[in-house]
Amino acid sequence: MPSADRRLQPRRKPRQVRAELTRERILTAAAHVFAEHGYAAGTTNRIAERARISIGSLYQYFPNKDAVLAELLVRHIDRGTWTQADQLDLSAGTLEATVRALVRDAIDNHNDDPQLLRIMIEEAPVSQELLDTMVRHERNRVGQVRDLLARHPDVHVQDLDTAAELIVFTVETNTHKLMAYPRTGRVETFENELVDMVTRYLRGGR
Amino acid sequence: MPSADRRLQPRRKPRQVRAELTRERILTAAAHVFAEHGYAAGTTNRIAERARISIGSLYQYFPNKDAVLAELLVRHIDRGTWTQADQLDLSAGTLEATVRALVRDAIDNHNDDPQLLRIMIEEAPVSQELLDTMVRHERNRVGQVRDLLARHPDVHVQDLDTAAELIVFTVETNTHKLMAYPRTGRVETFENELVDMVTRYLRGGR
DNA sequence: CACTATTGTGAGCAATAGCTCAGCTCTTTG
DNA sequence: CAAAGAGCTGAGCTATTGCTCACAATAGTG
Repeated sequence: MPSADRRLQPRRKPRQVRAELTRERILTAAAHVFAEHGYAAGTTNRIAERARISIGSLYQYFPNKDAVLAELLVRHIDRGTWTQADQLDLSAGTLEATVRALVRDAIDNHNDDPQLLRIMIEEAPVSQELLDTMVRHERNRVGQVRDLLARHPDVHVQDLDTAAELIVFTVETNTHKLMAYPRTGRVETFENELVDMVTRYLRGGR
Repeated sequence: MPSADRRLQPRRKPRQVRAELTRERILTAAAHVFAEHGYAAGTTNRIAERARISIGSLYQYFPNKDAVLAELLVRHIDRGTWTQADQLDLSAGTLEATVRALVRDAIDNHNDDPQLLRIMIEEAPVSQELLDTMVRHERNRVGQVRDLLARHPDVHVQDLDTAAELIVFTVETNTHKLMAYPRTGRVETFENELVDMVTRYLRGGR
């Protein structure tokens, strides 16, 4: 088994359209295979088979198996455009709506392929390099949320930085669970309670 | 690679003390090896080597590699005795203390070996059988918490069942993150905010 | 002490998966 | 159109790992 901290860059950059297409075929196939079989059982040969390309082609664009999943993860992260903070209503009395927007955003990010996301989050071997990328990204989000909270008049917490961290992680994780493991109850109920929890927490007071 | 849903029971029950001791040696060694190398790289041969027994002995008590980690996980679950609900103060105005007790409980359960727990939670291949055990256990906890909330006079939420689920998962997950990935800030700060979030949520009102 | 049952041993088998490379096909270019 | 480079192929090499089994050692028993 290969060590996880090897280079994740492809060995050759595609120069023809044909090549770019092959790369996409590989990634699409990989997404399906990983989602269906899991990471360990999602072999490179299976991916190549599904993409209808030879195994050799796969290794022309990805130095190893980890790199394929890493690319998928990075793409997912980059896709999470995140609702612009500017668009949010920050006037007093709208805290709940703001929080709900955040939650909805998280849900949207999980809507594409919950199974694949589950694999990526729970089974992927995370290299140091990839971990750094993810940490950096999370820091960004936390920073955005912190600024958001700082500007909102209704927010009253002890430690703003910690609160931002707590909220981002809690919303993200609960949403993930909600989407990857469909519950018996109604989804809305869960969403409502989650929104309530965050809102009441931020509103503080007593 | 073996399928995860094979029998998890040992093939032979130990009848002599010597055998029971060997079994323990294996589990202790496995805990160290998994914590240090992760699940995939924690090979059975490495475990046997560390336990100073032969690989054959390992397979006399565990039908396959998964079973070893499964046993460790079950033991961890069973160890989480959970503060008796009776001992908690349920009089009005003590909600925060009650919540803090729950959080402290979660922290205690992660104190033994955060690294091993991280492996078990994030890397272990979970068989259907094991999953059932875990689900059953979580249902118990959720039930306990729901009863607790139902009895406390200060609790005001829309849906009690969902609230219990949400809280158990949120506290568990945040604690896990806190312990497995040591933060830069002070731990107490995070604990305080987490307690605040849950408390304010439950207290409701507006 | 002899006999049986239990426990322990470790070389090596079987299976699998990641990955290579020599040579082919297709595209571009002058 | 021909040469050169880019892209593609897939049989099979290499390495690893979970696991078996024939045998040895130890403990229990009358």
